[in-house]
Amino acid sequence: MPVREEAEPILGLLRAQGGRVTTSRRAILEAFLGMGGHVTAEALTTRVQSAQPDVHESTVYRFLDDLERLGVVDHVHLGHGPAVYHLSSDSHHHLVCDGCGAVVEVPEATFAELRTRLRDDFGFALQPRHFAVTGRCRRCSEAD
Amino acid sequence: MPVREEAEPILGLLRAQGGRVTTSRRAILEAFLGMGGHVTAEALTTRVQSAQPDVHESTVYRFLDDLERLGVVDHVHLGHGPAVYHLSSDSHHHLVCDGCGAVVEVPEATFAELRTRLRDDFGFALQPRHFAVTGRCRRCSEAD
DNA sequence: ACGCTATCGCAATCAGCTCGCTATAACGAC
DNA sequence: GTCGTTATAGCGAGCTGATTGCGATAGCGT
Repeated sequence: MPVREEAEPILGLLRAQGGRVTTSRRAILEAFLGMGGHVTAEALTTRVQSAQPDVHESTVYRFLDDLERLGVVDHVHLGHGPAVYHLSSDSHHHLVCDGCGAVVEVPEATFAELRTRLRDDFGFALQPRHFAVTGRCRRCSEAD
Repeated sequence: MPVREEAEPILGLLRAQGGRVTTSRRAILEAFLGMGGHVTAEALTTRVQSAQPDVHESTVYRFLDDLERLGVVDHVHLGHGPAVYHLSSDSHHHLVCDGCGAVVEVPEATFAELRTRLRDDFGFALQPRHFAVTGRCRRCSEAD
């Protein structure tokens, strides 16, 4: 199981910062790695609880927060509704359809021209990672 | 007072759709027009209540919703925290600094190249009006 | 094996918003 | 005018998503 291999260096990093590796944290991290991609805190909690029933939601939020501070994960707001978490090594931008909620992942390079323009014209350093960019997907814009 | 003049055609539009012009609605609309720019529902409620103390928050939300359906206002999420409402005739995009929360308004044309690229490459019709685009303002990116 | 303290589970609380209910009041018809 | 219909108001409860304060527990360095 490659999940286990991914988990250990992260737990090592945590320990190196003076953090403690608990059974709850191990369970949360392994569940997270096992789910892959974009995960809500609620979905992760449910999954963890199927193995460890009394790991509490707040523990999941707090640990995800810690992982974010360690630079291991990022969370993104895809519009209304809960934030999703993903490995920060898997970096990309998100387009979200506000018709159907579909998520399109696009490479950072797509935003290069806009980034230059915003920097030059407004002194603004574009960083659309924490909030998705919204619009309409192909299907929904055809339906309009 | 130019506010009154702006309010009447909107109330006329409302009436034309079978809506009723009540004293609460009049008060909300006039307060909104009197505040100008980006207004949160909470700030608007407080302002309305200084004149009409028992206009309820939920009435403000419902009426803002109606005005949005009539095409008079739009609401935008500038990041975390409450949404802000503005006249839809005053259309522009929003850049928000996630360091200090500063809001920069930019003309739609700024996004023209990105819009074309997203349409051509991903079939995605960019519409970054309902959620702001995030990044770091000049001051915060210099501080980094 | 001990002790310091980070972390846990838990419930309460938060913000921002939405909804269901009943009394009221707008507006069209007469 | 005034009357009847029905849209709307005020009120409180309820919703989702997330955060916090607390004492009890359990990691882990010594």
